Amino acid sequence: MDYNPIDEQLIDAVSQTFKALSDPTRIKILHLLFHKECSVSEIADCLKMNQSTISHQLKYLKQLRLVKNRREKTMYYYSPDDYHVMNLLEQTIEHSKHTR
Amino acid sequence: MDYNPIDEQLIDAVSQTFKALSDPTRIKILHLLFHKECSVSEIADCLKMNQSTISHQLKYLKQLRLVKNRREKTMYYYSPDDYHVMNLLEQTIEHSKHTR
DNA sequence: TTATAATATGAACATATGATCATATAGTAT
DNA sequence: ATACTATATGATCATATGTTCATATTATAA
Repeated sequence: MDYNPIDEQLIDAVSQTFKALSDPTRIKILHLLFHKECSVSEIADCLKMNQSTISHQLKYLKQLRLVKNRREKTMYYYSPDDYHVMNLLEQTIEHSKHTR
Repeated sequence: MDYNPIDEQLIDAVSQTFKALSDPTRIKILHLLFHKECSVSEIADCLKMNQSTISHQLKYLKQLRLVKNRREKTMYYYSPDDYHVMNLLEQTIEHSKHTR
């Protein structure tokens, strides 16, 4: 396999994906959603963080299409929407567990 | 598989790894080293960036043990030092290629 | 020793980022 | 219509981040 001077757009896409996974709060949210669809307040309760903080991060994740939501009455239920990225995250979590 | 309220240290380790891969310059450096061991000035030339910028980022990567170096005369040759992280990167690059 | 080459480092700066506060929005129930 | 509940949003602020400039360091060659 040879070195391929890499496309700038490709680099940006890759870095964007990793950046999404580089923040502790976003990791916690995604990891939680990996196990269970949750409303915003459920996430906030579970992680013991502000509703606003969670909401901002969910918006960020939704813009990148890493999560999706559905409405039920006044609640929004969020769940993962990118299989590959969730795989990347869970794979890395498992690896880190066994590395330390 | 149940939800496991996740260890804070583990989260930090995971986010640290992803953060390392979230910067375009670091991605370019690692991807280049994946194909070929390089000196600092070779990297700078190849990426058309300042020697100082490259040096700073190499220091960052070395602290995380993602790269290692060896000296030859006045030159330092860098190469990857973390198989798992390089795998993560190349896997994601390939995936992004086929996704867009 | 002196000059040169390659790399490392520290300070400074502009920009990006994440959390918080206050408030807006929208749906539901009374 | 009014009150209530859940969520979204905008502004602000402190901190983190990446690059650049200037300079230091270290080894080599003359």
